[in-house]
Formats: sequence, C-alpha cells, structure tokens
Amino acid sequence: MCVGQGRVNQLGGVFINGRPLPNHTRLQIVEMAAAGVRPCVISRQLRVSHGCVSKILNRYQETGSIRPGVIGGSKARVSTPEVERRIEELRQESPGAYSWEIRDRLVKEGLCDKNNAPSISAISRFLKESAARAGGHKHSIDGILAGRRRDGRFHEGC
DNA sequence: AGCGTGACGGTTGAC
DNA sequence: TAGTCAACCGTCACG
Repeated sequence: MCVGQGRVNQLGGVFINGRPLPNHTRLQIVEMAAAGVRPCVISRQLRVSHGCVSKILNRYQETGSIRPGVIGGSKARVSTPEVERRIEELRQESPGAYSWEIRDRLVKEGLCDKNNAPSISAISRFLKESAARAGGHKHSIDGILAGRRRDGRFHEGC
C-alpha cells in the first residue's frame, strides 16, 4: 500500500514501474492517434515513451481495446481432471518419462491439442505434487526445465 | 526524426 | 501461509 513508486522517464513523465499507465492516459493516446496526431507528438505531449505509445496503439488496433492485459496470476495448471488423470497413468506406465514426452502423448491421444496442452512446467509441477501426495515417490524430473527463463526472454531456439 | 523491437527491471496474483 | 512462477507492465536503447 501507499505505493509512492512514481518514477520519471526521460521525457519527464511520471510512471510506476511494472504498472500500467492510467486509463485516461491510454485513452488520450488512442484518441490523439485517431485524430491523426503522430505517435512521436503523442509521446512528447503525454510524456510517455514512444515504445509505449507504439505498443498501446498496436494493441488497440489488434484488440479494439485500450485496456491493459490481465496482469499476474499463473496459467491454469494442468487443464482438466481428465488430463490430470491421464498424466498420472502415464507416469505410472513409464516413471522415467520426461514432461515433454507426456505432453506429446496427451496431444497425440487427443486429450488436448497443441495449443491448449498444459505447459511442460505445468506437467512437471503436477508430477512433483502428485508424487509428493503419493508419499514421496520422487523421481528426477526436476531440473529438466532448468533452461526456461521467465517471460520467454531467453529465446531458446527449440 | 520517427518508428519497431527486444532486453530489462519491475509488479501481480493464481497456484 | 509463504513461495514460486508465468503472465503483464513501461522504459530504454539500438537499428
């Protein structure tokens, strides 16, 4: 509480790191752009970085909304009970299986498709938790995902 | 000069 | 309850 995290950017504008711009500022950006004002002018006038103006306008074009995305929370873990059950089964069938192998199986078996299949880390986590629940039957899935960086910043080339 | 893009440091909130 | 982690944020710097 009592945030007080206001910082000043190169243009002299105040922003809170990690938090979206206030709604009225976002609205102003799209309104000015709609009125034909150039992004660089918007950026200077509102004292918002041009990268941000570009981002917000881009998003507005794509979604038709000025609102920021949903911040925080984690992706649903392993989507359905059915999928969870299948993962348990696969684990019992082949305890040494890698998370990606299990994921592959789920997709192949049609329990989920490529786009909505649980992430590797979700599977790994689910396995860990279910192993713990089952009474500490631990196998070394840990660390398989070690290379995964947050935010996908690490552009791992598949 | 203006713009697009990616790295970066940060916050949030479901799990 | 506290910790983890993947989503998002805006700024900055580079091409």
